[in-house]
Amino acid sequence: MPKVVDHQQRRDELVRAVWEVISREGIEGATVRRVAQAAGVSVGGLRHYFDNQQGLLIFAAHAIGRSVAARVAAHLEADLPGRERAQRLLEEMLPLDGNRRVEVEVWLACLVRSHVDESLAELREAAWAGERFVCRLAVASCHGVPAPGGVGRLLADAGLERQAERLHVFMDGLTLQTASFPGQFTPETIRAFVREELRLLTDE
Amino acid sequence: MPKVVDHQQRRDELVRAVWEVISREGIEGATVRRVAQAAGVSVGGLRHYFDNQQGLLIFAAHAIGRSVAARVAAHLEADLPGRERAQRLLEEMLPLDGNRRVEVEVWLACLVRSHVDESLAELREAAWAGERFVCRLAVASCHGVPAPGGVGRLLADAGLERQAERLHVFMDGLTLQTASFPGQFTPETIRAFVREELRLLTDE
DNA sequence: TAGGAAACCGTACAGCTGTGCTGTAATGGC
DNA sequence: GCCATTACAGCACAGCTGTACGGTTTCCTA
Repeated sequence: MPKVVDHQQRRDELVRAVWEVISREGIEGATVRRVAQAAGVSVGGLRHYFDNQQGLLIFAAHAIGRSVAARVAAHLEADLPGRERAQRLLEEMLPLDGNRRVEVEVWLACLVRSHVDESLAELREAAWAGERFVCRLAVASCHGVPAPGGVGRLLADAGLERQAERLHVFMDGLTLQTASFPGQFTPETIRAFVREELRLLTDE
Repeated sequence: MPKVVDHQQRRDELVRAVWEVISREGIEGATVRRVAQAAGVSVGGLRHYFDNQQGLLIFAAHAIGRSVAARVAAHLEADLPGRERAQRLLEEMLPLDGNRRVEVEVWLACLVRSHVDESLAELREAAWAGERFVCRLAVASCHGVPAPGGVGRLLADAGLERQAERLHVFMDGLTLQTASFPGQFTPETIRAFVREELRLLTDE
C-alpha cells in the first residue's frame, strides 16, 4: 500500500505556512509558490492537499476561527471569577503574543479581502458570529448571568445584549489599532484597555 | 505652446479612478491597466502623471485624508452645539453614504496593506494622528473645553485625553464593522451608535 | 520481495503584471 | 502658416501568477 501520512495534520502544517506567508507578505503575497516554499514542499505537493489556491486560503482562514475557539473553550472549563474569565476570553482575540499576532494579521487581511471576494463571505459571517458570541460570554461572565446557549443566541437581558454589541465594536477597534500600531501597545497596555472596558461595563 | 491641462485636477480625477477600482476590486486589483481603464486613459497616459504604481497608490491614499480633513474643517467653522458638532465630526469618518463608503473601503485596504508594505507606513501614522485629532476635537466639543492646538497635541485634561483614546478605539471598531457588514447597519443605526457613545462619554 | 498506490516533484503554458520606450495627436505662441 | 512642447496611445518585454500534467520516489501489504 502507499506511503501513509496523516492528512489532517499535513493540512494543518500547510495552513501554518499560509499564515506565516500572509502575516509576512500580505494576502496578495500568499502565492502558491511562496506558501509551498514556506512549507518546504513543491507546488505539486501543495496541490495534493488543496485543489486550488482559493480552497487553500479559505481553509487557512477558517482554521483561525477553530484555533481561537479551542482556546476560548479551554477558558470556559477553567474555574475562574467572572471578571477574570471575561478578561481571558477577550484576550484570546487580541495580538498579545506571536501566535495571536499572526492570527490577527491573517484575519484582518481575509476580512478586508472578503469585502471584494464573495468566496470569503461565509467565513466573514461565521467569524463575526463567533466574535459576538465571545463578547456575550464575557458580558455574561462579568454580570454572573447564564451564558448564551450557543453561537447566534442573544443574551436574555436586552441591556446586557447591548453591552455585548458595544463590547464587540470596542474589541474590533482594539484589534485593528493594536495590529496596525504594535509599537504603541505593549501586551500589558492592551490588557489594561480590556480591563478598563470591562470595569466600565460592570459599573454601568 | 503645448496643450495645457490642469495637472492638479487631472491627478484628482485619476485618484477617483483609483478609489473606484480599489473599492470594487480590492487593493490587489488596482493594477495600472484597470485604473487606466476606469479613468478612461491608456496606461501610458496614466504614467504621465504618476511615475509608478506605488506613487499612484500612495497619492490616492493620502487624498482620502485630505478629503476627510476638508469636511471636518467645514464643521469646525459652523456654529453648532457641542454634542451635535462632535457627532458631525465623527460621522465624517464613517461609511454613511456612497462617498464615505468608498473612502472607508480604500482606507481599510491601505491600512492592512501597510502592515506588510513599509512604503505606506508614513501614511498610516499620519492617518492615525488625524483620526486621533478628530476624536480629541469631538471630546473637547462635548465637554465645552478648548480644542487641542493641532494634530499631535494632547487634551489638557488627562481624563478627557483618555476619553479621546477610548473614543478612537471605538470609532475604529465601528468603522471596521460597518464596512464589513453593511447589511447590518443603516446610516441611522450607525449614527445611533455614535450618539450613544457620546452620551456615555459626557455622563462618565 | 514484488507490486501498486499514494505522495510528491518539476516543468509547461497561458495569462496577467509593472514599466520602458517609441510613435502620434493636439495645442498655443511666433 | 509653422513647430516646439506637452498629452497621450500602444506595443515590447521580462517576470510572476495559477493550474495542468507526466514522471519519480517512497512505503505498506500481500
